[in-house]
Amino acid sequence: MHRNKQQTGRPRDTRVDAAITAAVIELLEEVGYTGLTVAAVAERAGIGKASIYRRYAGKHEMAFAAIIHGRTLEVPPDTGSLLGDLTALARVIVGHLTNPGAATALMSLLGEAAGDPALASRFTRTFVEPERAGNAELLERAVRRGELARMPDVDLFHAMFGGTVMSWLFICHHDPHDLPERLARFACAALLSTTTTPAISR
Amino acid sequence: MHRNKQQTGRPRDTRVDAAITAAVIELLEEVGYTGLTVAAVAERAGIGKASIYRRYAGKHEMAFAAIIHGRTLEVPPDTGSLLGDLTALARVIVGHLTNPGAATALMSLLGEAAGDPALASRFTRTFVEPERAGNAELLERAVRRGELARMPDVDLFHAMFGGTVMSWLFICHHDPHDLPERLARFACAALLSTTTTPAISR
Amino acid sequence: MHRNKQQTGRPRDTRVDAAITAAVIELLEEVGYTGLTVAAVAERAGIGKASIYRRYAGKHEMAFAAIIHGRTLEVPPDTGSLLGDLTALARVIVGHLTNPGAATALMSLLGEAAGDPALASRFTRTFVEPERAGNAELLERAVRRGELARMPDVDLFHAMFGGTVMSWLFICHHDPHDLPERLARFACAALLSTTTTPAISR
Amino acid sequence: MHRNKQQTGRPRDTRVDAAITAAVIELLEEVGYTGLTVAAVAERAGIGKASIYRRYAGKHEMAFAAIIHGRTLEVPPDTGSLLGDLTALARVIVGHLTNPGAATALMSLLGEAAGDPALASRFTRTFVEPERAGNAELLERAVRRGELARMPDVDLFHAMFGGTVMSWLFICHHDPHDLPERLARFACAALLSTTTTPAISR
DNA sequence: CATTAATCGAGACGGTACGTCTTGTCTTGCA
DNA sequence: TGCAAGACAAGACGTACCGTCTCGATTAATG
Repeated sequence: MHRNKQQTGRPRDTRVDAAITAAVIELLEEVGYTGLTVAAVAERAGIGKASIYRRYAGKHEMAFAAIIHGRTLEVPPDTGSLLGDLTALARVIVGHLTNPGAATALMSLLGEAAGDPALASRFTRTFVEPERAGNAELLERAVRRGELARMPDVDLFHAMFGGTVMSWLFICHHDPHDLPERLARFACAALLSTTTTPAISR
Repeated sequence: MHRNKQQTGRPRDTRVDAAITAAVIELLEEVGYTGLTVAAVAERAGIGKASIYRRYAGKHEMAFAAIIHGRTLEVPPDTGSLLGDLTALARVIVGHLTNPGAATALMSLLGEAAGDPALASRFTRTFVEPERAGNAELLERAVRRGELARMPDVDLFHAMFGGTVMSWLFICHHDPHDLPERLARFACAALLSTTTTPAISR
Repeated sequence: MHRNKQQTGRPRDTRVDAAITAAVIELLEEVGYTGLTVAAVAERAGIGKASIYRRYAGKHEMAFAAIIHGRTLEVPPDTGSLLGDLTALARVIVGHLTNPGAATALMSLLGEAAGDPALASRFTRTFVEPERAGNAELLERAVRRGELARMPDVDLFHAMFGGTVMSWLFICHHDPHDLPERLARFACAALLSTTTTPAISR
Repeated sequence: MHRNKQQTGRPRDTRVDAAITAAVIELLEEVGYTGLTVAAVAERAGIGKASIYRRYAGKHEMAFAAIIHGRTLEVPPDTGSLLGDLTALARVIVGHLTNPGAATALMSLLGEAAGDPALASRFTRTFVEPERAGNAELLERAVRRGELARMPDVDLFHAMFGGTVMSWLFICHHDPHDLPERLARFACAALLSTTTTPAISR
């Protein structure tokens, strides 16, 4: 962010950082991203507004930092089959996106990012890239297992898998309870079908 | 919306509706959704703020109405093959979502809707449902053509197709130029593969 | 106002005039002059706003017309003495100004008139002049009676008598119950004292 | 007003108070009380609207504070005689009330106060009470001088003196040029006449 | 140990958008 | 034409929030 000029003077109080993050998460669940105010965060955290702006460039950064706090979408453990792995992955994503507060915040953040390239690129780097890497790892397992003849179009798979869950939940507002199975079966069919024959283009 | 109690008094001036929509669309391209101001819309449209708030409950509704104005994603004409139809559909969706202004507005609106069930349901009814119907029609063509043995999971296909484009553009920030072909090929493979064998469940 | 072009067409409905006046008086007592709105008057009177603006040039005129409706401060009957007449006059004025609604409206109207010469001159003509004439008549009675050697400074007396009541009630917020006697005694003393000796100037 | 809870935080900037007062006074003379706008005051003063609403409950309070700023009607110096003192006092009052802007503002404020007890009581405390005290002091000088046998009815005198000027100017719209002499002579006569004989009642 | 400099809570600051309200005019359809 | 209903343009109102800036008090590392 804008650290690294910290030679002398009173050091930052780490309890303040923790208090901010906690307050943001609480308030996001209570009032949503739009209803979130910096003043409210400061009050809930028992700190001053300046201590927030000393750490983050604005409301976006603050919310962003709090939302991604510890939310590394780790790859689910190997289930022995591609279909199983995909089902597990879908369950993880659904779990994350149905988490109240964080989910709506994420969507709002996405909206903000649509008009703020700097925020968008930070979002991509911290959130999207690791997820893509996780997806790639999962697909590589299937290749090693022999289920897939070769690596499929990872970018497309990645956009498709997460995008479908997002659309299902936030655009279509469908019930997510059997989505993981349906999505996994669909994606599995597509992957098997597109990788059995050698890639023609790309 | 909240009309149909309009027996008496001066009727709404349809030119006002048109002016609002036009002003919103213009301003969205100039300043984006976040920079959009109700006062600015009123000024640009040459109307009073009250005439906006008489029609819409707030900025969200106003932007929503303007964005979806005439944007009924009509089904692309029959190309003779499922792959062709899917490619055309993807092109239409990409075209809509890369339309400057409208896109960022849509994402922001989605963010708002995530915390506003009323807005969300209205969004679904006016935007999502017609799109789903269009997708269904396209798939029915393939069934009639004999390319698909039976109707696939329309809800899933619908969420997948649009969600993938959205994720590709606004989350992954990839270049959309060859997305239609890649997505269509992927989706086509999945559909063929999941419908050749009789449906096991569902 | 803007009457006298009433040759043809449907004649004005006199019940509308009555309804307006009644509604204004009611609302003045309920919400005061500042809280008075033309729309509220129209609704209460069961009429349309246009019917008000067809009669009065604005809120001021409407309130003004309603307030002065039948409030011609006629001179109290002869009590046989100047002191008695002055006490009676003071009682009448106090009675008018303590009338809830009308009083606060009058003050507000005065405030508006301070910045609106047209309103001010109309106010003077319809309200102030008749009152001055009444005061003069009362003083003439005292002259005829022989209590006063000659006519005192009527303009000053007029401004003083009404102004004192107004100030007492609306600036000092004193209890009006014994004001008539105190004011009458004071004024009587002044009048007797300034008229026994021949007028030096003026 | 509502201060004295100011232990911590950034203190109020007194230059802001001064800027508000100055801007209000300027604008009152330019556009009058009715034409006065909180936004215009803020802009003219080079401050934010919030800084006004942080200090005053609304337009009324703001105007009130600015109008009374430094307008303590100090007692005119001893002229050696009651008539002289009264003439001087009348001149001061006339001077204040003919001051453009402030005067019409005062009347408008009075109108508002007629329907707002809180504003009225504040008006009384800060504006009326000191004036009454000044009048009392002036009358005491006459008693000490021996011109008056005893203290007259101060409340009545106070209401009468100011009320007469107000009425003369804003209700009767008479020329104020010789008012001080006429009023002083009238009041002097009344005071002498009512205090030579011992008070009967009160 | 004293100095120093950045931290802390608190909250005022300039700016600006919001959504409501009111004013006075205009436009329907009915009588 | 008058009338009730209510839409219209204009713009002020008071609230809320943002991100910056003081204030006085605290707190570690440096000299």
